[in-house]
Amino acid sequence: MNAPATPAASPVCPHHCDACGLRRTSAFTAVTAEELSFINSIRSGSHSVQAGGILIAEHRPNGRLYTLYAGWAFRYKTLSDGRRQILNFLLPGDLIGLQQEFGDTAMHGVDALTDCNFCVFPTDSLWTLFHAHPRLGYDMTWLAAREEGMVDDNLITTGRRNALERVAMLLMHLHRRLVRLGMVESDGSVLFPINQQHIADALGLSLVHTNKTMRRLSQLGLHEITAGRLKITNPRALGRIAEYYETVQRPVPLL
Amino acid sequence: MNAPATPAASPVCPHHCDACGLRRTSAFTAVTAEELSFINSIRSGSHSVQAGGILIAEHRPNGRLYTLYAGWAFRYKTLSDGRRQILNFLLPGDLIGLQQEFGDTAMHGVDALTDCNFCVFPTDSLWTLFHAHPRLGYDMTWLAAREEGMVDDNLITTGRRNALERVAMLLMHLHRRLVRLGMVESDGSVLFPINQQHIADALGLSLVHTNKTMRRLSQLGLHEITAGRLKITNPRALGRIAEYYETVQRPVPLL
DNA sequence: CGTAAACTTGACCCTTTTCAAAGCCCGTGG
DNA sequence: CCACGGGCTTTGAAAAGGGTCAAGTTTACG
Repeated sequence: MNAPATPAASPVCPHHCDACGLRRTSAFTAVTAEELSFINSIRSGSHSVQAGGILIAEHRPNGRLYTLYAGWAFRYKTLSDGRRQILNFLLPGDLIGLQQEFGDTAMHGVDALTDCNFCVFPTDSLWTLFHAHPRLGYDMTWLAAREEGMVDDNLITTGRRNALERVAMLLMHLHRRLVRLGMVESDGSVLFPINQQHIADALGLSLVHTNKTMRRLSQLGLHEITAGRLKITNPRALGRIAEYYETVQRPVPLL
Repeated sequence: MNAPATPAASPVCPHHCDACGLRRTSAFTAVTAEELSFINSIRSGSHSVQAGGILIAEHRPNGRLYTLYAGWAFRYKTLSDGRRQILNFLLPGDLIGLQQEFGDTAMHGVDALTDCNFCVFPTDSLWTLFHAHPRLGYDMTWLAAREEGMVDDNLITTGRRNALERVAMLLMHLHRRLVRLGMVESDGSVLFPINQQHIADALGLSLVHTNKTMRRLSQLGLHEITAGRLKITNPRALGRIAEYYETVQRPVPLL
């Protein structure tokens, strides 16, 4: 009973993309057999990182491209005195490393929150991809734009929402993403492997204030977090506080 | 004397991209003659917006793609009670509307700060572009990733920097971008058509506190803003406060 | 069963917000 | 030429939201 609610049946990406557990999900756009075999051909392997480990070190440019196959990770930047800002959380299917590839601006770290498995694509594969399969190239741009959209959302959250609204927003947002991936139990609860420090760092709050705010929210009966699982008890109220709007859940490209 | 320091000689984009004033700048990557004529062929025209006018209304999906040819604009989101967050400022050469094209997440508005002129590309032109010129498709992804990088930077600024650091960061960042575009006078001053409310909205601060902070900075002799022009009087000190790092100024793609 | 990590709580302080009101710069119109 | 009005900048004072410090308390786990 209580089967692990992961989109990917196995925690490690299979040898051939034909057997990709993620793609079976309805969350991702369909690809042709030819596209799939092309993707398989440029994939250079898979890579695992333990919970707490780092996939990409901050400030250290990294030429590879990854797709998160299983697990949770996050992207972040830090200031010299240790202040950390989490830019966004990464869930299965997310593409990682486009920024690095292009170097110019942001340089960020990526750490694993749980044991993670990544599909690895070598540096120059992107280039090949654009030439061989324009449609997939289009998808890459889509993914980049989509991730920017998430950061945009985060920015208005940290910039203009108060603590209560921020936490509400984060909970709603993560919950919705997990549901989209089917990573939800029948009771509506989802795995929630992040601690209050992560939440604080994602929302631009202090640890203490994050704690007090979450306490408030849970005592109002809006959510509960137990044993590493999050359950949103009153989505309407939480959504109202966060000013969170459901958006249509279109399938998303997967590399 | 005192010729307008714009990368584009004319404030309106010419009829044929051959004559594009932006491209003459060293700030942008070179394209082949064939690529240029292709870009010209998909461009559906140009569009002007007066200072203060809106190019894209928030929440209203818009299928077109624009390149800002001349002027300043900004991207923003608002909450229902009017709180506004500026996501980033747009300068000549910036591509606008990728997000909209893909719909999923962010929906933001774009307003003109000065009189602006945009090159317009119809909805489906992106698709054509990826097929006809994979290299340009690659460039689009680059641009998307680069813009995300800017939002990332903004996010750590609003999330983790204090008021003084935030303002310092914004000034350094905008100044650097303008220098890159050659939009700088010999005395090092740049056009600065934004008011303190814009700065407050970009940094997640209140108007009053923004004012007091900028006052402090200018009284320390780090910068001065007069007659709509910004001059950074002490870049070292300002950069140190902001923890701002110069990055290499690679040429950037231009659509 | 013991230790470390993560979560809670209370008290106090400080950065930032809010409110309120002047002052300034400029274009318009009498 | 000067009064008037509107947008933007400045200032002061008071209030508040959130940060920091310093313990506790629980939970996870070896």
